[in-house]
Amino acid sequence: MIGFMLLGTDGAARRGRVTTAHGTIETPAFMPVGTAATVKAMRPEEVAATGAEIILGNTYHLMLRPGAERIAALGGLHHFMNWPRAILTDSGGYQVMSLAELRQIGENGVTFRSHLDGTKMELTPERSIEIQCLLGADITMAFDECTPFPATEEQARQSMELSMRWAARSKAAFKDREGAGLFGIVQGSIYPQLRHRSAAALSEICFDGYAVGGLAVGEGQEAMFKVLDETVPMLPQDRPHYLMGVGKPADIIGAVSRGIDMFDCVLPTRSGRTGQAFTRRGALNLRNARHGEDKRPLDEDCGCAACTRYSRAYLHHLVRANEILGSMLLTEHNLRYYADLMRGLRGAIERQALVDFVAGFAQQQAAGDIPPL
RNA sequence: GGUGGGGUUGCGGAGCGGUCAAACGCACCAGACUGUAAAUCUGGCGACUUCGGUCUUCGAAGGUUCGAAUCCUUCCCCCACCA
Repeated sequence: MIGFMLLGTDGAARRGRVTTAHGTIETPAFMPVGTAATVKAMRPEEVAATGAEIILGNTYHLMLRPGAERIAALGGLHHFMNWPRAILTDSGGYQVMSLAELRQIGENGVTFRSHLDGTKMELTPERSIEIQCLLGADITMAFDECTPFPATEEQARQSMELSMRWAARSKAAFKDREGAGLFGIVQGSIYPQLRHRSAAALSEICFDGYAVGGLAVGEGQEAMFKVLDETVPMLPQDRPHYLMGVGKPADIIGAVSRGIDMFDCVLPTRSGRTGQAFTRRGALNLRNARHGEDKRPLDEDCGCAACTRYSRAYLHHLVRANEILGSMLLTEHNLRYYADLMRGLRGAIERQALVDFVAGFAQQQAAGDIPPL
């Protein structure tokens, strides 16, 4: 069981606090993704310094390497990777979609051919929950199928119903521990009635939190927001709402406005490694030639190391030269930017000023980058 | 001085009579990235273009041929080895 306290609301948006065995998480919160027991290019203490209070780990990846039992024998994932704060583990449900060519779905579960060496392994709801328990997750995710997009209503229905049967099995397999919780995942693609039925099915089972899955898979922001409009009101309001895999800053803001409390996304970390930086004035590709002689900081209003100690020209050079430090600094900046964004959203909700915050954000982003002198 | 090898689109480097504006890699110019098979992937990369094409390129100048980056001649450079 994990705790969730609703501290305030502003329209549909919520200001809350999740409590786990590894600390509290102020919501709305962004969770950096650390798939393979590391937030790529970052040391755990640096991740914490950006403001992150919880990160993700991944069942599928860690089961293949180094193995869940090994991590358990080494003291659990927190100890193994030296991250003392909270950890949420994804169940492998996303890999059911992303590794579609390497897996076969059956009623009992999913058989994967390892992307590392081809070894066959089966992931069932029971095994996924067991692995997440071995890892020591503070928040365990039900095993589901992230429904691909596009899907016909019939495909989406079958996929969602399978995920709901798996959700019940996940719940049955989960051994409740103090400070640890299990979240269910709503599916149903872009079909409101399927989302309604999925939300109702999960509420019936009763989880510690409710995730919305199967979004940001190609449907577009407008469709995603419509799904949230249909779905979030159907979720138990006294439990955290988690939008899985989202997203860009504007996606997050729109989702917070619709009652989402938690987010995760690879964008800040992956983009950091591929030269893209998120700033208060929109996204910048540091690879671009125009930054080559720009002495200014990446984002004047950011307090991260990349922005306070280095120029755009230097970051540009690091990215061009494929230097590891470039990945490190841009990842750190992006995570800091996301953490700051969430802090801003929390403050705005507390002040009942979310509408102004959203307008201000849109205005700043629209203004674009200040051209070099 | 002798013998052999070579000069190809920014660089490296294929091509060795037509299907060559010329493979491929790098560099360069952009774009994408949403519960991470990602320090990845796409596209562009001679000049113009009414996007159908048109024009100028493969060290230089001549020549052979219907046709030359590809064959011949001379010249200019470079490399290796031998003196």
